[in-house]
Amino acid sequence: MNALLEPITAWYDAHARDLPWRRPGTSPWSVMVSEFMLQQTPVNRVLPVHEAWLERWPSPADLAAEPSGEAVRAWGRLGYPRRALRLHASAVAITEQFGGEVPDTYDDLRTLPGVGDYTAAAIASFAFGRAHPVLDTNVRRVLGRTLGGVEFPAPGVTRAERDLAASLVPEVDPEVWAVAVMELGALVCTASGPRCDGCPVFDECAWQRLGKPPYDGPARKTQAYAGTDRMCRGRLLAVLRDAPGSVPRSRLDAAWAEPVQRERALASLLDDGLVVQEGQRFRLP
DNA sequence: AACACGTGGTT
DNA sequence: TAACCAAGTGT
Repeated sequence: MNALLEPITAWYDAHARDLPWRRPGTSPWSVMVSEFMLQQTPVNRVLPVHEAWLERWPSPADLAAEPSGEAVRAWGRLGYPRRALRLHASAVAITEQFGGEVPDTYDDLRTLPGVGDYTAAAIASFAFGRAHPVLDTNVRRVLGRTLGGVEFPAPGVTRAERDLAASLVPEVDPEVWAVAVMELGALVCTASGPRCDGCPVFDECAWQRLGKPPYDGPARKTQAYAGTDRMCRGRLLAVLRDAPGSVPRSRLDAAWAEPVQRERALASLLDDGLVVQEGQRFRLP
């Protein structure tokens, strides 16, 4: 029995954001595209790209018919462009192996590139109403606080945490619970500055009852960016995204001064399939 | 299990 | 300003 279910779903009914991929009649493909884009990228930056993407490629087959480089270009500055490559590869797999329809089971979804545990559960739940624990960073934080009494969950999902999340999934309208608890984490039970005043489960929250003790687990590592290979890759790829065709090596040289790191980054981009070399020129795949 | 992987807004 | 944070996945 889940004491959080009623208050959180009631709160969701009153406060949910109107997002395109949540509207009635939205296609599973629209949900899938949103889930790929939302992997580590905030909603506000996803919104315009998602809209343009669905307009250009209304179905998986539409995307699959184009070179993967077009997906990388359309991905723009959402970050982690390998996701664009994987979304394109998933569209190809859906077209070739699933008759052009986004698979409607967790196990089939899980076979697609770029679809991990969270994304498979999310698509199965949001697009098809299936019952799965949808355990993203928001849900982990909400459950960690309300039921665990800690400000932040430990790095890495434990078996116990997964079992707990599974035990909370209701038989009726499981997808509403999934989206509601996620939304609460996104809007109220936020990582910093949680709005506990407006929380529908204030009285059920263990962390609140304990006086909101600060996180005391293992250090959560922060990611450096300036000067890293990731930044270098981003600069190189931006040159190719903004060029209509291929570019000479000199254009890449101009984008990053340090030659050893530049060559290492370019090699990794080639290795990832994000960049293709033809002769002495470079382009998107 | 730890690490690599983009980008930009907020504090 | 540097750090933190954002609906993770693959190796």
